[in-house]
Amino acid sequence: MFDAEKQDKKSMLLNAAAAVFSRDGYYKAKVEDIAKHAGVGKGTIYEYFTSKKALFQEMVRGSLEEYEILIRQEVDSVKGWDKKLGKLIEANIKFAANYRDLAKIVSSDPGSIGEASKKWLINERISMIKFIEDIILCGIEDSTFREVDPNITAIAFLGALGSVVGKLLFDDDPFQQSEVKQKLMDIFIGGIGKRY
Amino acid sequence: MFDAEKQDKKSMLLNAAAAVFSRDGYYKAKVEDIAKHAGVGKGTIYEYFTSKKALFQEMVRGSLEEYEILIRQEVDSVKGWDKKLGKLIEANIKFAANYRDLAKIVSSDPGSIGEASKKWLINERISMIKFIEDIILCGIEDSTFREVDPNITAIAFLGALGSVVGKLLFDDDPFQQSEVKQKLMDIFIGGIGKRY
Amino acid sequence: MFDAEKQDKKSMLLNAAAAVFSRDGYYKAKVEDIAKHAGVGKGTIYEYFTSKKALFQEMVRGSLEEYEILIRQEVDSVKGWDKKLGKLIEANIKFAANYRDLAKIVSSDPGSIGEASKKWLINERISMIKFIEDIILCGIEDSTFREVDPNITAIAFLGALGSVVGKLLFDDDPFQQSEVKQKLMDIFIGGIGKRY
Amino acid sequence: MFDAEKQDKKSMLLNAAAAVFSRDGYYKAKVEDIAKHAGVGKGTIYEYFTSKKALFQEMVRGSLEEYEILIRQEVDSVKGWDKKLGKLIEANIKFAANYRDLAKIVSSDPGSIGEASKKWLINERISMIKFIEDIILCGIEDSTFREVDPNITAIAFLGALGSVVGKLLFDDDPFQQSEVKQKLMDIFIGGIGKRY
DNA sequence: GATGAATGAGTATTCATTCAT
DNA sequence: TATGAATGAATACTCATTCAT
Repeated sequence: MFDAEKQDKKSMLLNAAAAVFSRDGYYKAKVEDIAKHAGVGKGTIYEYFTSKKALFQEMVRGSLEEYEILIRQEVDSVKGWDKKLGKLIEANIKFAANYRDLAKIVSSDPGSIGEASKKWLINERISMIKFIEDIILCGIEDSTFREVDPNITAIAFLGALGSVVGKLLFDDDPFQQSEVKQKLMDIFIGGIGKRY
Repeated sequence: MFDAEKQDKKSMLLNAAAAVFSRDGYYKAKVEDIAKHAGVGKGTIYEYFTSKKALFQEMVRGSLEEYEILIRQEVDSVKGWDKKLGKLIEANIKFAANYRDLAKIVSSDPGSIGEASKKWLINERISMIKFIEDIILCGIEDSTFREVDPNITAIAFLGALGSVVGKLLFDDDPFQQSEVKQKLMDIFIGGIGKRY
Repeated sequence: MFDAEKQDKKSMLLNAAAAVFSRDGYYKAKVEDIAKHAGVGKGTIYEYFTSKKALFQEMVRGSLEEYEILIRQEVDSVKGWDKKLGKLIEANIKFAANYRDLAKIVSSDPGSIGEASKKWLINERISMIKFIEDIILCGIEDSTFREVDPNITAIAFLGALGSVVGKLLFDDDPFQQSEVKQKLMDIFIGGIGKRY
Repeated sequence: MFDAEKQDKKSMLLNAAAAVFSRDGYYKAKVEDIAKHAGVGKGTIYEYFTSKKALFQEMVRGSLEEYEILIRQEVDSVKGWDKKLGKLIEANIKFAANYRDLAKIVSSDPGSIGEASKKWLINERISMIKFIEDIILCGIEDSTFREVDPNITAIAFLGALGSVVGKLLFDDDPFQQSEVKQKLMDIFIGGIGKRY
């Protein structure tokens, strides 16, 4: 078996795992179900992953890394710090559907998944916060943004973004998507306070 | 046994459940541990709750309702729509520590806890969003706020608030708390965009 | 449940374990079979023993200790070093039937049972060898025996005894038993060499 | 492939099997490990043996037969019935080290290996007992030995021999070996009883 | 012939729940 | 009412064996 084939099979198993884990959650998901979903025998899973936990972690990490890379690419493709924030919203909306499984899983009981994985997840979030912080910082420097606290702003922005994207996923109405982006940008850039 | 005594014991069991569930997560938590924590026998749990799941759900609902009531009380105690938003942040920070266990649990894999509970959780969130929406709506009406989309704003606000409160819980630095409230208000009210 | 009852139940489980382990060997024996044999549910085993291995070890150790104590008591009940050796043979024959299960098990693949248990088994044997060695040593001192090497003699005696008792167990002919004792004593005391 | 080559490969596999089985015991030994040890693929084992059990049995039988043949050759090479017994001890000590693996395995839980193999093992032992019995019988006839029971004596001798050789293997002190032979002969020929 | 990827039967162990006391 | 001993359904994981290449 060529390395390429091996990777393909591994990918396939990871996809099946994503489907079942997101449907059933980590604890209710059965290894045998994942195997069936992938059209292979139970034992085959263990040829590629050492344990259910390892399979889960590899799946989460892989998907999340991929997601982050896509987001960063999109954001890097535009100039202007406010445009970048807009792109961040847009890209999150764009990819969210593909990764809705992941979203459900990431919010799964992290304490039960293992310390290492939990720490990795926290670091991943910190890295995304840093990424947003940098955009805000640069925006402040060239006077695109006011002198807000970059860290708090980044955290608030990420939280708001997640919350809003969750709503879109829930409503499943593609029509609203560009509208929502505009509204969220409006709120964040302009603030909700009335000015005279 | 009088009804009052019965309620007391039930309360006690719910408290023990909260402690153990939040420490171990739903799946890792053992009914026997909860019983020990409460200083009763394993069988006693089943005199007051029909199952582990029922115990869990009753605990989550009770705590969350309590939390919401506290928050609403605090918010209702001030006048001015912007002040209310400020109070909302403040109250969330204030109570978050007591309910940090709850936060961990609510973010636990909801799909695995039962459909009914999941729906209830979603409704609870919707009700909180409505509450915030109303504040914003009223603020728009009396020109405290600009004409932003109340729904999106409420969702974004709640997401940002949760994210920031999570950070405070994580950092565990009580010193920052009032400062954070100011900064978050500043961002939301004033926006991050530079005005000339 | 009183401690006495608990001990009774534990004993019962150990007996069931002895029966099944000796019939099937450590690896082929199934915990569920042991439970059925004892007339209890599978889970009950785990209320009294932490694992299959622990159950096995406790059973072997308990039985072997008991066996050794019985043997030593019998041997101590007679005077005269040669009489003691005779009694040792007699007692081994006498108790062997009750512990034939144990015999089968003790000869089971010790390496697979765990290091701790293996060492304990070796020490148990060493202690029995010492016991025989002492008898021989005392016999030499008071001129009951010739000046043979006590250690080698003890080891040889124990080996011969085990081998012969095994044969008796196999043949299952109670008639031969006292005869065999006499013959074995004759061989050991008198030697097989012709004297003129 | 010529028959000779086939036999060579089979031999090689049997050697690898002996190494792994004796290191890990029958149950813990993995077919794949044996294959790796032999430098072949897992499937190749099944070209030469029908199952793990068959491989095991063939290995045990082959080794044991070889061992017996060597022992008998050595014993046949000397004259005098007492000398033959001495040679028997000597030869057992001499070959024991090479077959220490085998010793460990033969003492493995025979009940778990299959009825056929168990019977064969018992027969093998009986045949060795017969061999010793004959020596003793002949020795009695020409007045080398006293009129002891040949069967009991043979069984006791074999047991004692095994026990003592086991000790030598354990101590691993080649220096004692000839000494031990002398002592064992002394005990058996002269007996341990003091004569006046 | 030789291989090793794929397989799934087989099993120790956990823990929510019951029920006799 | 309160208890905790007893239970057995449920599940991750192993490894001998097969068979397409």
